[in-house]
Amino acid sequence: MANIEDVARLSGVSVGTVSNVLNNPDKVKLETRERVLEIIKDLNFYPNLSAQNLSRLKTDTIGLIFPFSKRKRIESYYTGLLAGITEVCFHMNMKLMVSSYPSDVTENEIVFNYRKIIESKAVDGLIVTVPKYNDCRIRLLNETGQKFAIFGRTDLTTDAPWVDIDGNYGVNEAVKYLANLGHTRIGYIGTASAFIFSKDRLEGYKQGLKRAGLSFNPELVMERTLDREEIETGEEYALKLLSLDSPPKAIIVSGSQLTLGAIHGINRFGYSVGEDISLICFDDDEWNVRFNPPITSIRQPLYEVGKIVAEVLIKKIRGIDCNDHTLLKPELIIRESCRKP
Amino acid sequence: MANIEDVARLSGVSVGTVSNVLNNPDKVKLETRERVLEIIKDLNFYPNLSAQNLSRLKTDTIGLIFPFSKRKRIESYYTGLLAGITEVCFHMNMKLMVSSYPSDVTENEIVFNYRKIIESKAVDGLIVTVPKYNDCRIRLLNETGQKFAIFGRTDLTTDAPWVDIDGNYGVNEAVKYLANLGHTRIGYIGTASAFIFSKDRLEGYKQGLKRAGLSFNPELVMERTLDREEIETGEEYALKLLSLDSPPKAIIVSGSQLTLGAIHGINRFGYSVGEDISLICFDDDEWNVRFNPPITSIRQPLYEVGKIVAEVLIKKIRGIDCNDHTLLKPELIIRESCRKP
DNA sequence: TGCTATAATTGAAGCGGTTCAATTAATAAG
DNA sequence: CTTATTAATTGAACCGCTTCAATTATAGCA
Repeated sequence: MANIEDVARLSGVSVGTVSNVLNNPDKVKLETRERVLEIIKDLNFYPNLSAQNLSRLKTDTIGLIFPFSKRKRIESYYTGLLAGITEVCFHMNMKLMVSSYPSDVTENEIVFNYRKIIESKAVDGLIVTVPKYNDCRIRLLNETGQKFAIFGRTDLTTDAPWVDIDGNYGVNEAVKYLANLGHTRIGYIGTASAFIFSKDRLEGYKQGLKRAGLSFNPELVMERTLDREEIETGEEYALKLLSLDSPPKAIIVSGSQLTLGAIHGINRFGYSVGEDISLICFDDDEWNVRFNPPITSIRQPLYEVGKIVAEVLIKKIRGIDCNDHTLLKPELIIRESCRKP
Repeated sequence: MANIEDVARLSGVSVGTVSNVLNNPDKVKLETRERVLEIIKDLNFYPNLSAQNLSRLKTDTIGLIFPFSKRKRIESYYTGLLAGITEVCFHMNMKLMVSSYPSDVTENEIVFNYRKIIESKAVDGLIVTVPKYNDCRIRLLNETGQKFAIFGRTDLTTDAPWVDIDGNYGVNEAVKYLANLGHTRIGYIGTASAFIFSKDRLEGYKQGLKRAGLSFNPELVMERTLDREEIETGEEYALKLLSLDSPPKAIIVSGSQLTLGAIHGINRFGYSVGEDISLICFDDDEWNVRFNPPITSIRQPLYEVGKIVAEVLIKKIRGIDCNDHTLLKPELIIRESCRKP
């Protein structure tokens, strides 16, 4: 409860000097500095953050905002992301403000939320995750001049740094692996096309086929829509794929919830994963390993993304030059959900 | 970038009036209020948070602090907790500051970290998770008078509200279930005894045995120590239990990482879960369902804990009376990892 | 010893709000 | 048309720090 004035009084100097002891130690004589530091220690004095923020016109805080999940837990990819972000914050002496909003809000409400945070100067910068096309958050951030960094890439022009996972490469690898096993009809269940990364992954699917000398067949591709549950969508799509005249013998599914649904669908169809149908999941949750059979999956380095995106944002805020764009490669982890057709 | 002075000037009133428009609208004439609100809207004015915090001497922020995980993702129980906390923060108009620190720090460093947050008035209150005996964080919080709420119970006297999960009840249920199946020798692999909740769960184990008319056998009980990896500990302990002269036919394991280890151990011993050995996991991660066989487990309502602990803390901060202590019942979810002995 | 150059310290003006006593405007009562 | 009463508004102090021009102390040099 001590403030800078108490420290000043007790050590017989002015508040300016106390402030200098803390922020420009070389500007104050060794002797006084030591005296002041002693008092500071005695009083357990730490500068009041609100006051510091106000006078410095910054908060040393970055923000992460995500929608509520209906599943009563934050989406699994945030666990890795958050671990990376908080770790960097610790080391770079930054604070992290986390906030969420209902997942069914309109764009206007999102913008309102963000604007409040921006205009009230609650944070020095924001991390934007998983941009959509013409993303309203990025438009707003651009317009207001707020500093930010993106996990993902955007179609909008911006000088904000980004970090992304090379989905194209990931799916490409998956297709290559399946093709090498001898698969010629490979289905693809993709994430919602509203997200930029969806196209990237789909592109990887197409390229993978091409490279493997296989033809692209639109009826083998399904894309999730945002208005429906992932699990039931996955189930329905898997069922649809298997009901085709010449059904795929392998399916790549983008996202672990969709995959769960797809597995249900496959089972309901009377097939079993790893036996009748080869399955690859884009995303490597803990359950992928535990499943029977363990699911071959594409692991995204989310912890690394978290670290880099936080670092790059903080450097941006501090005016430190750094690599603005990072594309990380996901890794195909081969388990037992695929076999020769 | 507009400040309250801009608003005042443009609407031809004093800053005091603008402030009242925002905070005591009934104190200003309808006509002026509307005029001012219009300007506020035009300028996209939101009061500067740092200034507001300073003059109000509060931050409308609560803090959650946790150790880094070595697993490159935050511990799974935080995903539920965080979902609940952020949701309540949203609805109660509070901010959440999340921070973490290396998991291998000393008590002194933890105290230093907390003290800085407390004394710098970075937050109005803190959430403390999973207290140990004579927990240094709680001692500090008590001593400084900082408001806080606990996920878990403590041995220290404090008037801080807490929310906890009734571990005693949970393990009790598990033992009852196993005893009903006909088990008489039930092993128990527990969490580190440094944590308060460990004793609670162990107590449940003992009570469960007693109620089922079974005798307590110390050689069937193992407790994790904090200096070792959970997975390898679980493996070793399971192996030890199975190597006893008269080994248990059922094991209850506290925590999902320990359980994973135990499963390895069981397999290495040549046994298989659900066949030769019945297994119950205290904690219901997603993988518990996907495992083969799906693991019977004790589900903790973490999302609810998060909601309540946040709510109770915020109410405490705001001086609103509420129920200070909440004990939630976990739920035994019966799957396929147990059978008759 | 006096003068200059440099080092150390001070004091006051911000930062952008809130709050409240003091003032002014509006309304009611006589 | 006063005067008393209440409503509306103002202006300045305050929150606790940073910053920087102005001042004072110290050291270096002739």
